[in-house]
Order: sequence, then structure tokens, then C-alpha cells
Amino acid sequence: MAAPPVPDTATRQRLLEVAGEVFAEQGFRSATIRDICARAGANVAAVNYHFGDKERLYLAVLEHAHSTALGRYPPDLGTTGDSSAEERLRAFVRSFLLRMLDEGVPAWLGKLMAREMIEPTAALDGLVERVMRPLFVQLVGIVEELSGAGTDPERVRLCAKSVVGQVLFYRHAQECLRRLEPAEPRDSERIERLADHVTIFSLAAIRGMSKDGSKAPRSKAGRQR
Amino acid sequence: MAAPPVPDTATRQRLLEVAGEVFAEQGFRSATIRDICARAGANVAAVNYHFGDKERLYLAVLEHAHSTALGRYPPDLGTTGDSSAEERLRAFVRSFLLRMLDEGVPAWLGKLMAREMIEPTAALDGLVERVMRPLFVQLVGIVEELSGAGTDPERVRLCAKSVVGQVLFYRHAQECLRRLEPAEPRDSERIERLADHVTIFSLAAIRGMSKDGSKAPRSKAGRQR
DNA sequence: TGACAGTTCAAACGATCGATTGATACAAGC
DNA sequence: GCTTGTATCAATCGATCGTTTGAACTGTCA
Repeated sequence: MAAPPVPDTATRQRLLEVAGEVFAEQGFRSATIRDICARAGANVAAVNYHFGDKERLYLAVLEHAHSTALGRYPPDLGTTGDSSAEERLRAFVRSFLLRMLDEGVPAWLGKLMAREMIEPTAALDGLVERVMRPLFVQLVGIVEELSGAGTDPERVRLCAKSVVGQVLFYRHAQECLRRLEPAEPRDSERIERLADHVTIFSLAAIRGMSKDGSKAPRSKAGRQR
Repeated sequence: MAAPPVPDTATRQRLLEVAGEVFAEQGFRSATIRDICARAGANVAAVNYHFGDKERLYLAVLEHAHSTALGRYPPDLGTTGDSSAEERLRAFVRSFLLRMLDEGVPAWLGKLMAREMIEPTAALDGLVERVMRPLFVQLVGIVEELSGAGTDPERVRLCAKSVVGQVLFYRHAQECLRRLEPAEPRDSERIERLADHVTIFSLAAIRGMSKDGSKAPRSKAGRQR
């Protein structure tokens, strides 16, 4: 009886893509429907017609972007069922970097995710459960295998966070790095170099920590005040 | 001859502190002068009277917050002139974490910095040159000493970025972590644990990488499409 | 052709924003 | 007492925001 909820897709699709750019550039609150519609060549009323309101447009953008990015760069990209943990770690790091930094993922996904992490909207809860938690669990599995059986689960999770932190740094600190180190090579080549470094650095750390229990540089310093 | 440019400081000081909270919560553009003035118990015209306009209030907030934070938690906190590189690394990591996460630095400094990195305003250029670059140079010096003389300077810088990335992760991903791992201990104790992990992890990585040249897990995988 | 659902449009609504204005209160200097 | 400079206030301006409205246009099926 009811008509299909999403019949026409021409204007709707343009809005979805343009809105991604604009939300990534300006943030949810500062982005204006007028700007989005103008860039999409649509009327101001188009957003309210196709998505109901501004917030539901934003949710649709996040959904659309993530299914695109995870389809293009899956976290086990290039590995097979019997790949070693080292290979799977590198694939995880590399695909993660690609999703965050590569142009054409769409290009604004990384920026949009960074925004959502710093300035959460109601969409973050769903994002954590549907996207981030599965990815993190997968990474914890890899690190666990690298650490050897019997390693303290808390330390495994800390190491996994160290890996994620290194990757996210190149997204979150992008504008700072652009000012700190103006000359950087082409993007695709740079991403491969970063993936190499993060993988080697993390492997050396995990192996080194597994060898000797957990020797700290004795925090005799600090703790004052 | 001219009167001192900042004679009274009662309202001005309250505005400075309240504005920090509000800018950290809402971001520069979404924060409103009305909200700031209301929380500070001042009239809407107070900001324009004391600071000229909204943007110069924002600059004053950043300036004020950083001089406070670096004074409270200097990057060589707890070390002396003849401390080892390991001790200086731990002091750097720990004070960095404290500046980003500790309540009462002021508490909103970390959030404000995270925002400025993701959504840069005109203030970021000055921030990079006056705050971030000196800190990064200092860290590079520590990592260089740990890596041993003759290490590729590019790799030293990459390792320094890996350290910074791990620390910033706990600030930038705070809202995600709160959803991923709801139960977390008291803040001050947690910061010490994080400082321990980041230091140990990074030391193991730097030492492990220095031992064997730079063996990657052979990126035979990936690279397709 | 005519009816109808889907889509687009110009125009307007009420709300809220940053900034300005002119009046006022207060204290110090002469 | 009078002037001067600092500080605060209520009131208001013009601009811009998200959203709504009702008419116009499109294609399809009877």
C-alpha cells in the first residue's frame, strides 16, 4: 500500500555525497543545509524532503560512508585464512591507514570520523558498536597471538590501543604535521611507508615486552605534587 | 601616559575561564557569546568590551590555557640534568598525558587542543610554532639518544610520532573508549598506568628496531587495487 | 485526456546569532 | 562640584539559521 520509501535517487545521492564533504569540512552544527543544497544543485527544501531533517541526513551520511570504506579497504585486505599474525597485523594497519587517509574512500570519511570522535553526536554510540568494536576485537586477537598465550589480557588491550593510536595520529594531527613537516611525498607512497613503520614499531614493541615480563624504567621520578 | 590596557580583571578573568569550558564543549563556531556571558554572570556586551570580539577571546583563552598547563606539568617534570634518556622519555610521556587528561589543568585544555587539531582556526599556526614544535624537537632528541648514534633521522622522527600518537589517542578517542570499556579506574591512577605502558611499549619498540636493521613483515600481501 | 504520486521550487516563518548602541553607576583626580 | 575613564547594563540591529508551506512541474497509468 505504501510507496517505496526511497524511490528516486538522483538528488538524494548527490545530497549524500556533498553533505559528507560539507559535514567533514565544517562539522555538524556549523554546516548549513543551504550550503549543502547549493553545492548539490538542489533546493533548500530538498534535505527535508529526502531525509526529514538535518540530523537524519547526517546519520545517512555516516552509514553510507562506512559501508563504502569498509567495502573498499577491508581490515584483512590481502590476507588469506592461513596468513601469519605478522601479515594480518600489517594488513590491519595498512587498511586502517587507507580508510583514514586515502583520497576517494570517499576522501572526507577520515575527517568526518575524526570530528565524530572529538565532538560526538548521537550517532557515535551506533558507530562504536557496529564498526569500532568489531575492528578492535579483531586487532586484539592479532596482538594476542603475537604476544603468545598466557599474556595478561589487559596488556594485550593496551598494546592494541597503542597500534590504533599510532594510526589515528596521522589523521588527527594531519593539520599539525602539515605545519611541522611541510614537505611530504605523494600520498599513496607515504601511506605505505607509514604502514611499514607502524607495523615494525609495534611488532618490535610487542615482542620486546613479551620477552621480559614488564620492566618499567622505575617511575622513581615524577609523582611529586 | 595611557592607562594600563587591562585594568580590571574580575569579569575578564571569569570570562576567560568560562569561555575555555564552553569552547571546549561546543567548539569555536557553535559556542555562543550569550552562553559564555550567562555562565560568567556577565552581560552579553562584556566579551566585546574586554576582548574586542569572539575570535580574540578565543585566542586569549588558548594563550592563557597553555601557559597554565606547561607551567603546571613541564615536559621534563621530575628529571634532572643527568637523568637517563629512559627517565626523560617517561617524564615526557607522563607530563604529556597529564596535560591532556588531568582535571584541573584547566580540565578543558585537552579537549580544546583536540578540537583545534581537528578543526583548525587561525590560532593553530602560532600554536604549532610556539608549543608543539619545541615539544616535538625535545622528544626527537630523547628518541635519538635511545636509538643510538647514526640512526636514520627519518626513523627517529617516525618513532617520536609513534610516541605522540599513543598519548594523543587517550585524549582523542576518549569518548569512544568510554563506550568500549565502560569500567575504568580513578583518573590519576589510570594516567600513571597509561604512562607506564606507553613508555615500556615505546622503549621496547625503539630498542627492538635498533637491534635489527628494519625488517618488515614483507609487504607481499596487499598492494592490489 | 485526466487523475495522481513523486519531486522541485521560490518564498516565507520564527528563532538565534554576533555585534552595537546609549544610558548608567562608580571611583579617582583636579 | 566637575570631569574623566572604566565597567556594566538593557535594548536592539542586521544577518543567517532550520524548517515549513503551497504552488508548479514531472512522469505514469487508466
